[in-house]
Amino acid sequence: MDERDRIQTIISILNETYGTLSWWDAPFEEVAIGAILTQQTRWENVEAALTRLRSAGLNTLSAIAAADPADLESCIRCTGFYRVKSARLHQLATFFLDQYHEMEEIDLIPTDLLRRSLLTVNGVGEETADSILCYGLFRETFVIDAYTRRICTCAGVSLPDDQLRRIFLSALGSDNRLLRSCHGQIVEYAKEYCSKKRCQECRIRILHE
DNA sequence: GACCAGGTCCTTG
DNA sequence: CAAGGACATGGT
Repeated sequence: MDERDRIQTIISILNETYGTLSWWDAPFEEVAIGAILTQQTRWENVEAALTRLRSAGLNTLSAIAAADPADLESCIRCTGFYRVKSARLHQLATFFLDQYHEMEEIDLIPTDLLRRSLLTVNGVGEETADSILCYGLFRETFVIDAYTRRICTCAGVSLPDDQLRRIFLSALGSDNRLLRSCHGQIVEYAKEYCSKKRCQECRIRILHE
C-alpha cells in the first residue's frame, strides 16, 4: 500500500464517519482574521477574540488597517502571541486593501498567483494562505496543518507538506466543497480519536499493516 | 506546575 | 538548509 492509497483510505474512512461536512462557513474577512489568530492556538480562544473584535467594530480589514494597535491587542490577547498577531493582522489587512479595492478584483486572480502573493505577506505561511484561499475564497487548494500531519502519521504516511498537499488535491479533485469538507473531517476526527490518550480507537491506525 | 495548542519568522551552525 | 528559539495566553 503506497502513500496515495493510504491517503485515499483515510478519505474513505472520514467520509464513512462524517459524510460531507460544512465547516468554517464564515465571511471572507473573518476567515482571513481567524486564519491569523488560530496560529498555534485553540479555536475556542479564537472565537472569543472574534467576538471581542466584533464588539469593538474591528472585525473588518479596513477597521483593522486603521485601528490603534493597543485596541487590537486587547481584543486578541486571549489567543496568545498577541503582539505578533496584531502586527500580522495589520499587515494582512493592508495587503488586501492596497492590492485590491473590490472583491471582484480578487476573484480575477488565478489561485496559484494569489497564493504566492499571500505568501509574501509577513505572518502568512502556507497553512494561513491555504486557509484563506480554501475557506475564505472558495479556491482549489487544501490545508495541511498539525491535524492533517497527525492523521497521516497515524496511517503510516510521512511526507513533506507540499507532497501531502498534492496527493490530497489529486485524490479529492477540484470541488472546493469537498476540499473544505475533507479538512474539516480531519480536524474533527483528529480531535476525537487521535488525542494522546485514545489513539488506540483510531481506525486510521490500522493502515500501519 | 509542566505541557500543549488548527504557525511563522529570525537567527545560528 | 536544518535546527532551535521567540512569540504568550489559556486549558488539562
